[in-house]
Amino acid sequence: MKETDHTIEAKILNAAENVFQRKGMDGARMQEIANEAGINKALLHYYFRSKQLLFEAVFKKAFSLLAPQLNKILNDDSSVEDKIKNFSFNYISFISEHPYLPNFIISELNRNPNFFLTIKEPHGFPRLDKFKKQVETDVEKGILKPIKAEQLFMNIIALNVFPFIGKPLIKSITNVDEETFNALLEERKTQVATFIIDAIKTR
Amino acid sequence: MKETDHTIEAKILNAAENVFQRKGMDGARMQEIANEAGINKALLHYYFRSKQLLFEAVFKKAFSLLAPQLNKILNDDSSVEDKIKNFSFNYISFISEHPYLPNFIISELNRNPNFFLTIKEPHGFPRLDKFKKQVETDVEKGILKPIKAEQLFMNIIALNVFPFIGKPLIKSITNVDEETFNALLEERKTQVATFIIDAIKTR
DNA sequence: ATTTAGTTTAACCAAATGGTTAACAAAGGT
DNA sequence: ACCTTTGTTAACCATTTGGTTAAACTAAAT
Repeated sequence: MKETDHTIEAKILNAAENVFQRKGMDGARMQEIANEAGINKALLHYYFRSKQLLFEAVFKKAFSLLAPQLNKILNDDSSVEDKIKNFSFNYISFISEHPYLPNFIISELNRNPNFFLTIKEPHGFPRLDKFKKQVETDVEKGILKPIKAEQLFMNIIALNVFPFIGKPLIKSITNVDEETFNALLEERKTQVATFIIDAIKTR
Repeated sequence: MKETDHTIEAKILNAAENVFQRKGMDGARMQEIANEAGINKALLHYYFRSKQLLFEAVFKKAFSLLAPQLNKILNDDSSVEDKIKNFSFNYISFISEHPYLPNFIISELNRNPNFFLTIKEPHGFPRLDKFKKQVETDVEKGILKPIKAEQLFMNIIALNVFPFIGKPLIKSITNVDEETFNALLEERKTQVATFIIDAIKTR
């Protein structure tokens, strides 16, 4: 993991990232973040006024890592089939490097759904429009079986994201160890796309 | 919602359920639970010794609602195809009545993966064995395309559970309102099964 | 009627927590 | 050199929080 910067602000942000993503907003302690950053607790408040603001900074940074991944599938120029293949492969690789990310985003979003409105404005927030038209066209052409873009999108995200979020549950039920589970994830990099395409393509 | 019982203990458990499932272990406050149960805070500790124990009671109760749903798909005698159809339909109906349940279980499991070991012992904890053999047999027979039972299981759970957990995210990106989102969920009761079956069945 | 056991409450407590303050150090401009 | 701004810290503070206590109430048993 290459630390982006060694300014104090970056050290704080990194430490906060770790703590918040492991413990969530409510479980995180400012003191723990300070310790992990190797600084005084008052300095946290000097750089980021409050826990809430520090949390928002972390959340926005996290989401700004995820957003481009989503945009890739939505606003690309490639075919639906290629999008599914690329997204599944890249996403699973990407998240394997940031395993806390999906659970963090989704948990905190459930804790406070309204908070999302704050973020929707600035950078390239993912929008479905283009993907939607593409799917509708392909369905009309008879390339794809009839399916709403929203449903297909939900399915793609679900199949790729859920294994990371549901990992403890799945590991328990399927009774596999860490190593085997990771092997399953590796396998999914290609299998998920095949699964989806088999489900939607006419022949 | 028919309250199961009006004994104090049940009132506490109900209140704790609401608060814990809304705010999580860390975000929940004993005082809030007491208020919601309409009793004194000390009484919480009289019935359940600590916050931790009260939480565990709530978690176990919640999981004991989910477990039979999972067992249905795992230990049933019906065909793989029927299992997928029944599970998808029933699960989405069931969760629509308990919308906080999946997020609660999964979030808390991620917060403390070890905790699950406590629960694994007692009642019918879901096991994959039977379903696994069934899938392997069907693959050998050529009824199903080659797929590991673990992967298929993950896919089924992902497609059914994720929309509830990822609701805030999905609603934002697809830009649909509450009503439309619920309509999509309703549609999924049958569409998810079709999607899966199209993906795995040979023809 | 009195004891006894279980139930319920108000008041209390120690620890933890987010946040502040005031003093001090470093750096930069003049 | 001197002063102003910015960065950093230890000590402190008010509030919140999970948990306790001791007393009061209730109802059944003796």
